Amino acid sequence: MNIIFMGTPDFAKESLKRLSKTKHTILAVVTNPDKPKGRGMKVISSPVKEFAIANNIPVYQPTKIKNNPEFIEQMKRLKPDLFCVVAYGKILPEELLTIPPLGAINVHGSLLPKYRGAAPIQWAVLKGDKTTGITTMYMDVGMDTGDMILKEEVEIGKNETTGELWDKLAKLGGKLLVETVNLIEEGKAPREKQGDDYTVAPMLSKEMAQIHWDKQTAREIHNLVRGLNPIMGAYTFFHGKKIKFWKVEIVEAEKEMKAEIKSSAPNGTVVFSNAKEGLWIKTKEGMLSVLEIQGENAKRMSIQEYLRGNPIDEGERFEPPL
RNA sequence: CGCGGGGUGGAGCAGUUGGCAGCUCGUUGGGCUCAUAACCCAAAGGUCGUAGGUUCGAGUCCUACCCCCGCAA
Repeated sequence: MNIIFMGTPDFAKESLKRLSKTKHTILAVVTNPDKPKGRGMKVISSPVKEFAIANNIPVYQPTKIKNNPEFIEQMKRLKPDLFCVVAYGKILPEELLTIPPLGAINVHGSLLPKYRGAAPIQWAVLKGDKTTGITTMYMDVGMDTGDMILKEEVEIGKNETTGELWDKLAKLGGKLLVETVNLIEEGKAPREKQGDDYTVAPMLSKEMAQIHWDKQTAREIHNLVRGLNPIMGAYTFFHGKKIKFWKVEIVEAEKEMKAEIKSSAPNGTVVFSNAKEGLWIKTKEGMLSVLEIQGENAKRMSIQEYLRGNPIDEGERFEPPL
């Protein structure tokens, strides 16, 4: 089949890579425009574009796809049988969805109808879910509301981070996409409606990355930290400076005895701190041991390294949001 | 010209108004111990990013350059 692939980040690259190894032909790749980014505002191409160029696939990078007759015309001229869309970053208007006779399909990083939207993987970890998965679907004009084709479930490890799950799902997504495309070609693809029982996974805001010592439990903070790793990191304030936690661990109940908890101490108080055994912090419920930390304008480092140069005393306190 | 931080023994940091280069950890040797990543004693290890300037004297002040990092996307 002749396919046009649309996608942008490394998550999409896995699917493109997988698809490019099949008998199907990738007529072109559509990806977001190069943007100046990073330190010094260097112009960077998307991972999908890099892959396409390395494999001699024509690349299109429209700034907008809605009300863009020129782009629509280009797509029509390619005469695709099918669109494969994976984390493209733009919503396809109907005029585009109707171009390929077989329609447009999408790879989504959750078990729909759970977690429709931009950040399904992150939310699965943030919520502390034990499983999630990949769903392929026929696209319609809504946000991840199309009829489902294939699904596969994966487990989320207890300490798994979004980054780790991301990689896992990217690979699985590629596999399911190929299976889906093959089924469609054979005319055997199932089509199942999504129920009304859906949830949404909106884009992550900077605000939610802050730790609320006053009202979050050790488990909730642990989910927050791994859910935001490596995207933005959960942060808190210490002596007025922003500090990010990249890896934390819930202290087992038996070990809690070791640090005599003063019940009167407010949540966020350091109950235990030394460069060998780490940093323990009291939360609303349970204690948290910090394993990887990042100070302002510094790089990530282990708690041991950090404490050597930036001593923290027991009894000091991480500040809750104002 | 997006904003900001920084280059000091192997690691993480301090270094005050310019005046002998320090701390914690690690490393090496020795001791203690049933034992240990614990404890005690000792030692090694630095052209303070590079080049130039000011000065009796520069890690510290000035200039240029190199490199690294954080935010933001």
